[in-house]
Amino acid sequence: MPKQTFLNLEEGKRKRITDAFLREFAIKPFDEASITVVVKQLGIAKGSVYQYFEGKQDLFMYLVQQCSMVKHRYVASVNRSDYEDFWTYFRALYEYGFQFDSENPLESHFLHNLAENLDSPSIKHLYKEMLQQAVRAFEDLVTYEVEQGLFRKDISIKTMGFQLYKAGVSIQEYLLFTGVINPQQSIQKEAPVFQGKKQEMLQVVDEYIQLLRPAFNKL
Amino acid sequence: MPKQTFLNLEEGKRKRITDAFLREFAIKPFDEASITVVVKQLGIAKGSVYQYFEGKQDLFMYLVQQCSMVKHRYVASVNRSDYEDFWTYFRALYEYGFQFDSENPLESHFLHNLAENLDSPSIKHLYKEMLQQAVRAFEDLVTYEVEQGLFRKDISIKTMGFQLYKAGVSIQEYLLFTGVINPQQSIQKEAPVFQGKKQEMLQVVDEYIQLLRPAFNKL
DNA sequence: TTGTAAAGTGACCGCTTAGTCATATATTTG
DNA sequence: CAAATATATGACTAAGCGGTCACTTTACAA
Repeated sequence: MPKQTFLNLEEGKRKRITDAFLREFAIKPFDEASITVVVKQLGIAKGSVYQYFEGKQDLFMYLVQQCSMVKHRYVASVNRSDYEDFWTYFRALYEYGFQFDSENPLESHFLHNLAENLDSPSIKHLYKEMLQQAVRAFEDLVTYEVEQGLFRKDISIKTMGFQLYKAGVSIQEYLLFTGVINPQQSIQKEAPVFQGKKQEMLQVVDEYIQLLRPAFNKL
Repeated sequence: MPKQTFLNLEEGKRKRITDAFLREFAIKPFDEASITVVVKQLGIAKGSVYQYFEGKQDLFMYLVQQCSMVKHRYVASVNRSDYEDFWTYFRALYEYGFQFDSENPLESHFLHNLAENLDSPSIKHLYKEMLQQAVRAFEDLVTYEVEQGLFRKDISIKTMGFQLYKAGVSIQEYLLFTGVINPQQSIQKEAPVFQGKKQEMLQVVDEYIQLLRPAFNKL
C-alpha cells in the first residue's frame, strides 16, 4: 500500500514518519487527524507524504496493518492448549497485551484509539470489516469451548462471541472510566498506556472474569 | 440555552428547524455535522441559526436535552416495583424504548448516534459527563438489587453497574452488527429504528438476559 | 400611518483541510 | 564528468467550516 519510495527510505526516517502519524491518529478521529499538522511537526514537505502514500486512507491502512502485525506477534504466542481453563487463557491474553503495550507504546496507543478513529464517516466501511474480523475471532474461541463442553450450549455462538468481544472492549473502557489509565496523558509522555498499572489492570480483568464466568461456563 | 428568539418562534418553524438538525447530528459526528448544510436544506440564512443559538455546542446541547427529556418520559413510566424480577423489568425498559422509538423516530435516531457523536474532540468533556450520568443510573439499579439480596455481593457495584450499562449498549450494537436494524437506512425513510423489528429485538434482549442472568444473580 | 422592536439575511472573514504539480535537489548509473 | 533516475519541496487549488455583522424585512403598537 505505501509506494516503493517509502519502503526505500532509510529505516530511521521511515520510523520517524510512521511514529509521528501514529501519534496524530492516536489522539484524533480519522477525519480530524491532519496531515498538514504532522508534516509541520516532522519538518518535511506535505508533497513528500504523497510520494510515500496514495492518500490519507492508504497511510492510515498502513498504520493499522503495521500495528496489528506487531500486536499479533504477542497475542499469537499465547496458546489455548497451554491452559486448562478458558479464563486463565483469557487472562494471559491481557498479560501479553500488557507486554505489547510496554514494549510498543505508540502502536498500543494507536490501537487503543482505533475504535473511535473508525467512527469517521469516510472510513465507516473499514470499521465494519475490522469489527467483523474481530468478532469472528471471538466466535472461534467460543466455538472451541462449546465443543469441549466447557461453555453453555443454550446460547448462540454469535451472541456469546459478540458479548465476549464486547466484554474485552468493556474492560479497557472501564479502566478508562475509572481513571486507572489515561491515554491522552500517557501519550504526551510517550509512556505506555498501562505503565505501572499492571496489577490494577489484572485486578479488573479478574473481577470481570469472576462476573462473566457463570454467564459463559456450562452449569 | 437557546436564545429567546428561538423560543418565540412559531412552533411549526421551531420544529422544522429542530428536526433538520436532529437529522444532521443523527448521521454525523459533532465536528463533521455541518450547520451550513442544514440551513441550505431548510432554506434559511445561516445568520438565523446564530439568532437562535449561541453557537454549535449550544445548539447541540439543546438537541441532547430535548431528546433526553422525551425519552425519559417513556423510561420513567416503568417502575421496578411493578416487576418481581430485575430482568423482566430490564426487558420492559426495552419495550418502552421501542415505544419511544416508534413515536419519536428522529429523537431516537439522534440518541442512537449520540455515543459516536460525542467522540469528537471538541466535545469530549460532554462525553465524560453524560457517560458518568448513565453509568451512575445503572449503578443505582444494581445497588437496589444487591440490597434486595437478588444480585451477587462478591462483585463491586461499580463493575456490575458499568458492565450492565455496557450490556445495554451491546444489545444495540449487536442488532446493528447482525443487520437487524439499519439506522442509516431508516433515517432516510424517516422510519423508526426498530420498525417491524420488535420481535427480533426482544429476542436478542431475551438471549442477552439468559446469558447475563447467571452473571449478576445471586447463586 | 408612522415608529419601534423583533426576526431574517447572506456576503464576508479567517481559518483549515486533502491533494497537486512544476520545479529543484540528491543519488545512482553509465 | 554527465545523464538519468529517485526524492524532496512548498506554493497553490478548490473546498469546507463556524461565526459575524451591517443591513433589510416583517410585525405590531401607538
